[in-house]
Amino acid sequence: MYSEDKKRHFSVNLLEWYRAHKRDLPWRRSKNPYHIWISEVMLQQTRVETVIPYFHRFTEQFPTVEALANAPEEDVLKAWEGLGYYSRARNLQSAVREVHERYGGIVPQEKEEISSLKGVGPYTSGAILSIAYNKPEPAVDGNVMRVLSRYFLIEEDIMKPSTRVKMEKLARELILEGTASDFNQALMELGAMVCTPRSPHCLTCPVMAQCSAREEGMEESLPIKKKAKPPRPELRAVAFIEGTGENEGKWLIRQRPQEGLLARMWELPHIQMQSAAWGSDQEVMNELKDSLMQQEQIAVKPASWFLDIEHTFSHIQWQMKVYRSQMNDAGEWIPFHYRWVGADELQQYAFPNVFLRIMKAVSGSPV
DNA sequence: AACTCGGGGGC
DNA sequence: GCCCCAGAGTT
Repeated sequence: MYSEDKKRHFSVNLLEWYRAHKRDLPWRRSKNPYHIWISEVMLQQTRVETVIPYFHRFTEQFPTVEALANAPEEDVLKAWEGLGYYSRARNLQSAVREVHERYGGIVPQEKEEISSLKGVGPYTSGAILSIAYNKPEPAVDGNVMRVLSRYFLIEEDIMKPSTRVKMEKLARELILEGTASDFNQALMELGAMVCTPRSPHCLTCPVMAQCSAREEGMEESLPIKKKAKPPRPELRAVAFIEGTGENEGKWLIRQRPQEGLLARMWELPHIQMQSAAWGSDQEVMNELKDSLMQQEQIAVKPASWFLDIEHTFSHIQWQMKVYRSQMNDAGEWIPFHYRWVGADELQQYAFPNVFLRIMKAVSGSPV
C-alpha cells in the first residue's frame, strides 16, 4: 500500500504540530466522556464556532448523564433550538438514558456497546473512544478524508461508503502507540486550520514534505466528491394568527408531527400549496382559509399580506408567504396540537429558525 | 446506493 | 449562488 516511511512521517510530524498549535476549545478542557460525547454530536455537520455557545449552555443545563437522562424532552429540544438536525438531540437523550440505566451512567468503552447507542455512528464512536479513553480507533470525518485524500492522493469519491471504510483502515494504521486521542484530534485540527477545502495553507503544513497531492499540484482538486442534488422547492402559505377577546395579545402556534422533518417542534399554522394555486395574495389567502378549515377544522380569516420569506434545508427549499390573520370567533375550539401563547410563554417552545425569523419580523424583537 | 434530516459561514 | 461543515438513520 503506502510506505511505512510515508506513514510515519505523517504521524510523527502531525502529532508534534498539534501539540504546539492546538486551539483551546471548551471540550478539550476535560476528558469527561459525557461532555466529549455532547461535543461530538453537536459538531456533526456543524462548525466549531456555531457549537461553542450551545456546548456551554447545554453542559451547564445538563451537567451529567443523570441530569440529561431525567430532563423533559422538550427542554432538550429547546436547548438544541437553532442548531438543526434535531434528531441528534432526541437520539442523544435516548442514548444517554440507556447509558444511565444499562451502564450505570458510565459511557461504555467497548466499540460494540457504544456503537449500538442511538445517534452514535462510525465517526462518533471512534471519536469518543479515542479522545476520551485514548483507544486506538479511527475517527474519520470530512476533515480527515480531505487530509488523507490529499496526503496519500486518493481519488475515490468520498461520498461512497466504501471510501470511508478504506479511510478508516488507513487512519487506524497511522495511530502510533498511546497517541490516539491527540492524533485523531490533530487530523481534524489540520483539516480545519491548514488543509482547508479551498486554498489550503500548504506552506505552514507539518507534512507538506511528503504530501502526494502537493507534489502533483492537485491539492485544490482533492478530495473527489460527487455533487449533491439541489433542494426541491415547496410553496407554503403561513397564517400569523393574533388572538382577540380572551386570547388578546396571544398568538396561535401548533406542534409538528412526532416523526419527520422538524419533528415535534412548534411552528406557525401553514399549508403547502401547488404552483397552480400560487397566484395573487387574495387567491392564496382564500386557499389558506379553506385548507386550514378542511385539514384542521379551524376558522381562520387571513387579512393582509405581511412577508415573503425563503428557507433552505438540505433537500427542500421553502418559499413562504406570511399573512396576518385572526380567528372568526374568539374562544373557539382548537385542535389539541394547537395552543394560544403569549410573548412570555413563547420562550418555552422550540421553534425552527425560519419561524423564529418570522415572529421576530412581526414583533420587532427576538422571541 | 439514495434519500432524509438544519442551519450558517465563507468566498 | 455554491460548497461544506468533527454524520447518522432509513429505505
